[in-house]
Amino acid sequence: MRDLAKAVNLQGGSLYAHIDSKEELLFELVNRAADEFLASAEAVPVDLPARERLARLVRGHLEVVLRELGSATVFFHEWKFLSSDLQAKVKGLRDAYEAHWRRAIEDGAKRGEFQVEDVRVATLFVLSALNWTYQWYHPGGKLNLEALSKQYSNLIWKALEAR
Amino acid sequence: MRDLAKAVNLQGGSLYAHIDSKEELLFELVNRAADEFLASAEAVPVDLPARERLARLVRGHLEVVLRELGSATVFFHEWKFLSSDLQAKVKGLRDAYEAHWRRAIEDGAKRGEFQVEDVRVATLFVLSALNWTYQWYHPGGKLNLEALSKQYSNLIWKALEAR
DNA sequence: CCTACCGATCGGTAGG
DNA sequence: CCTACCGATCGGTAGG
Repeated sequence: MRDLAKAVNLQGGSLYAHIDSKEELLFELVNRAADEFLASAEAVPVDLPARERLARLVRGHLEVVLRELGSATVFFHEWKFLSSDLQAKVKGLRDAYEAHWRRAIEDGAKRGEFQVEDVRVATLFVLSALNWTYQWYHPGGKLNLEALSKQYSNLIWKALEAR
Repeated sequence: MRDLAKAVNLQGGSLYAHIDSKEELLFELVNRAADEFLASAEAVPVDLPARERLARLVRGHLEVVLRELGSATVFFHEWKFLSSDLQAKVKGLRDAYEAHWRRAIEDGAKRGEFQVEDVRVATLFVLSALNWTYQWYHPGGKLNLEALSKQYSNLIWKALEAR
């Protein structure tokens, strides 16, 4: 908390003129991150061909992760340390977000574009690959958002496609 | 450290009769985990067909993650807090491990079994999907190591295969 | 928003 | 391996 105070040019305790507790601050950050993921998925029209819909979800997800690498790291690592009722709120957003992905894959399967053994496992597989990006991505390298989204979309299309 | 001491029926400070520092203990755990991943990859023959080779890498990786969910979590989250020279040792093992995956995918591409735009990105994609498993897997559910390995291998085969 | 402080806990140690 | 302790740091607060 002292480091955070220093980062905004305040004395140690002065942060508490603005917030009630460390946990409130953590929740604010985590909740905001979860919200951005959800908003990016809600912006994707559901009547697109499944391939295009998935490509937009992929790009939205990676955009949030790459734009907020620091927040994403805190989000992924620290949400488990919230009290159980704050955790539940975050879980609600996360579940709503995952549902967008599950429905996109399900719809693709119904349309005959995709074919998967288990929609839940396929959804977890795809989201796992995307989430982990925060661990290895270095901004400013030659692999930008465009290039990464395109390659990941391709790999995911192939993994899910009906043959 | 007091919690750890209690867990092995010692008083707070008595742990230090066995270890030198908290960091040494963390390194021990992280290094061991990295070693187990590497050992599981080294056990896979390199002269198998690429598909089979990859399936064994997948199963080995998931076996380590599922068998040591707790250690895997600490490994993935906490290795960044080691001093830079201990970090470097862990990075060495991790790089050697990733090289096994990269070579397996490269060889598959050379044999014509696989076709990928960028081997590095494809390797990161696959390892990302596998690593994240520690976040959602619940032991004792209906999805056991066998079933998960099979489904993940299938998704990965499809993502990488030449068409 | 600062000064000055609180009790609790941290990693670790001396001496037995 | 325990007892008893160290200085540093933690999240947070009272009073201005």
